[in-house]
Amino acid sequence: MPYPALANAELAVMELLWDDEGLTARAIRERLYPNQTKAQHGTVQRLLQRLEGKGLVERDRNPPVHVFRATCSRSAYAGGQLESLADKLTGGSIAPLVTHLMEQKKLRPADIQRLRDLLNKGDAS
Amino acid sequence: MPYPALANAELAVMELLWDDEGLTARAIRERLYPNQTKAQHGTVQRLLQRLEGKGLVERDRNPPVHVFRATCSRSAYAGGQLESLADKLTGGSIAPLVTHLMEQKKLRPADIQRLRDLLNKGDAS
DNA sequence: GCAAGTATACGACATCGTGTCGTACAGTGC
DNA sequence: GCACTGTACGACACGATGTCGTATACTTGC
Repeated sequence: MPYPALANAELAVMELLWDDEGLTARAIRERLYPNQTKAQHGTVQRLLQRLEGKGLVERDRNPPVHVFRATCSRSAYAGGQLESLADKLTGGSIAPLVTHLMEQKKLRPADIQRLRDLLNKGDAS
Repeated sequence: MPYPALANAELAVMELLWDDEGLTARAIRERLYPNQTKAQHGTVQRLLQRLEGKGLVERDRNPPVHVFRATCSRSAYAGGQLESLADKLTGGSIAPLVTHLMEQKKLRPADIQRLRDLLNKGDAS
């Protein structure tokens, strides 16, 4: 399995690391808990530790204050989650997942256009 | 939010109900636990009860032995899950989810073809 | 070198969802 | 009425998660 599913707090940390490459735990805490209650430093450390254990975050231990980075891009993670979903529900096929949204007109026109471009580009290659 | 995420055992029940419309608890137990230990009847009842609470299963209480049916098709559920995923990770857009798989050549050719047909059909409408 | 401050590591806890079982109650057929 | 089957649901163990507190390590300024 590619990447494990993430819960809310963990995802919030990943969002920060996807937007800003290389953050310290302090920087993450300040963004995540603007009203810093002092104790939450441990919370952030814990979250980072667990994310590291899941292989989604790596840290540079050389500087005295560790610097954290995501090991995969947001799109890589998102694609992995889509893959997991397809494996669980539709035998690994993507099309059935999109079909229903298409029929319900829940796909944005811009999204449809982007998908079409994507497929055509893949065809050419 | 459309449909809540389902865990393994719950999903296994839904799979049965998606394949066979209208099953009794007994029929589900026999398929789910072939080596019936007698106690597992309660387990299946519990699962069905919780699925009913989540709105994914409804039961006909008229016959003495209740008959259970899924309230949504597999593709409707799958589409809803895809939507949730997109909302959580990519601001509701589907294309970024597919992009990475496309670049990694993880999309099956048959899948690509089906997606293309789907998009063209949507275009015509 | 030492004190103070900051970081890190991690144990501990409450909470929640899940899977499981057992027991109590209701309905049916003989 | 009794036996049997089905239903309702309380209860438990387990794992993941979010949170905090504490102990230890490290850097900095003196």
